[in-house]
Amino acid sequence: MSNIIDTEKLDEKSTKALTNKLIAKPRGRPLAFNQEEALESALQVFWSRGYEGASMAELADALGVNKPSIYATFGNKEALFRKALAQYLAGPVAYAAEAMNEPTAYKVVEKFLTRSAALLSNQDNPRGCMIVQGALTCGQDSTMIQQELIGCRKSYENLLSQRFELAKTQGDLPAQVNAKNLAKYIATIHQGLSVQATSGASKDELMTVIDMALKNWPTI
Amino acid sequence: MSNIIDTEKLDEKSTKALTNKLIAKPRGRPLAFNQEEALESALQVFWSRGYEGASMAELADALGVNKPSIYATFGNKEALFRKALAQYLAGPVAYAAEAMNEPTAYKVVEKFLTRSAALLSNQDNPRGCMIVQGALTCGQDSTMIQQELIGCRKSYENLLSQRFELAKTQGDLPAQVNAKNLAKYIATIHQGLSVQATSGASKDELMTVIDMALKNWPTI
DNA sequence: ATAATTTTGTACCAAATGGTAAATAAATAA
DNA sequence: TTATTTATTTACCATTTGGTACAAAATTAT
Repeated sequence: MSNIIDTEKLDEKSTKALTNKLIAKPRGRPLAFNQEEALESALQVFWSRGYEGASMAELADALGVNKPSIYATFGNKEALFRKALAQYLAGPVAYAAEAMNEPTAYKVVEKFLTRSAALLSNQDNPRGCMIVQGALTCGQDSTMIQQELIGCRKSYENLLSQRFELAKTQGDLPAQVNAKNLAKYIATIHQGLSVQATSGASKDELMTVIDMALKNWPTI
Repeated sequence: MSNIIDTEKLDEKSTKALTNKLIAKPRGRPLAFNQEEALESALQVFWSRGYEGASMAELADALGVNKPSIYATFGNKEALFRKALAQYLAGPVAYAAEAMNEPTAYKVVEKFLTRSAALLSNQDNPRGCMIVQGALTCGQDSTMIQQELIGCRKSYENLLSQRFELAKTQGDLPAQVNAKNLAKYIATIHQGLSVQATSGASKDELMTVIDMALKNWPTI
C-alpha cells in the first residue's frame, strides 16, 4: 500500500490536525436535522402556499425545526425561498431543461408538456407550478421574489426560443417560423396548464389540452 | 295632472312621512365618499396585489377612507373582496359573458380571447386576470376565497362548454367535437395569457399567441 | 475535567395584520 | 334649540408576522 502520506512518520499533533482538515469533524453541537430534507420540506410548503402564503411558523413546523435554526442555516425567509426554488429547478423541474436535448423541436415540446402534465397534476406533490404560482401577485414587500419568478418564466421561454432557432438551422422546424412567438405560445400553454392543475384538473384533462395545442404544430 | 296621491288632502305629518319614504332622505351624517368609487378603488388594489397581498391599510389608503368606514360599509375584508369581484365580473369582464352571444362558436372564442388580450395587457388597469391571480396560492386563512375563484374559473369554462354544445346543434361546430375538452383548451389559453400579461407581455404578443391557438380550430 | 465551539430551545421583539370601541362631527326631525 | 341618527376619526385591541437575544445542551479539543 503506497499512501501519499505516511502517518507513522508524523507526530500525534500533526496527525490530528490533518485528520481535522480531511474529515472536517464538526466542532460544536451537531446539527439535529438533515439540511437537504429540511429544504425539501420547505419546497413543499412554498410550492403549495406561495411565498407570502407560507409563514415562517408553518415552515418551521413542516421542517420539524425551530425558527432560529432555520435562520442560522438558510438566512431569512427570502433566502430560504430562493434555495427551495433552486431545489425545485434542480429536482422536480429538471426535465424541462433536459427536454431541450430531444432531437427535434416537436419532440422537445412534446416531452416538455407531457412531463409537465404529469408533474403539475401529481398527487404526491403540490398541484401546479411553483414558478407560476409562487408569487403571481403579492404585497409590496415581496416584489423581489415576484420579479425572480418572472425571470424564471422568461428563462424557460428563452430556452425554448433558442432551441427552436437551432431546430430551424437543423431543418426540423420550418425556416419561416418565428421562434420567439412559438416559444411564447408553448409557455402560455404551460402556464395555463399550471392554473388548471391548481384548480383541480387531472392529468388526463391536461393531456387532452396538450393534444389539442400540438395539433397546430407548424409544418412545411 | 292626475296624481295618484293628492298631497293637498293630507296633513303635514303624513306628507313628511311620505316624502321620507319616497325620497329616502338620509337621516344622519352623510357619507363622505362614493361607495361605488370606493369599490372601484378596492377592485384595483385586489386586482393588482391579490387577496392576501392587499392589506386593509393599503385598501383604506386607496379608497381615501378610514378602516372603520370600510368595515361599516362593506363588512370585512372577505366581503369587500367578494363585492370587488362582483364589480369585476359586471364591469371589466362583462365582455366574457357577452361573447357567448356571438353567432358561431368560433366567433365566441375569437371575441372572448381578443377582448381578453386587450384587458389583460391594458395599462389603465392592473395586468392579468383577477380571477386567475387573486388567490392562486394562499395561506390557510384564505382558502375560501381561493375556492371562490376556482369556482369562477370553472363557471366561465362551463359557459364556454355549454355554448359549444349549442353550436354543435346549430351546426357551426362539428358534431364529433368534445365541448368540454374544447372549453378546457380555451380556458387554458386564457389563463396562460393572464400569466403572460402579469409577467409583462404586450397586447401584440398576446394576440400572436391567440392567433396560433386558433389555427387548430376544429373543422368538418 | 475543563475550555472552546456550535446548535438548540425558549422566550422575546417591533411592526404589521385584520378588526373594533368610543368619542366626535354632521346631518335631519321635532 | 334640542334630540336623534348616522358617519367619521382617533386610538386602540389581540394575533400574527418575520426575525432575534440568550441561556442551556451537546459535541470536540486540550
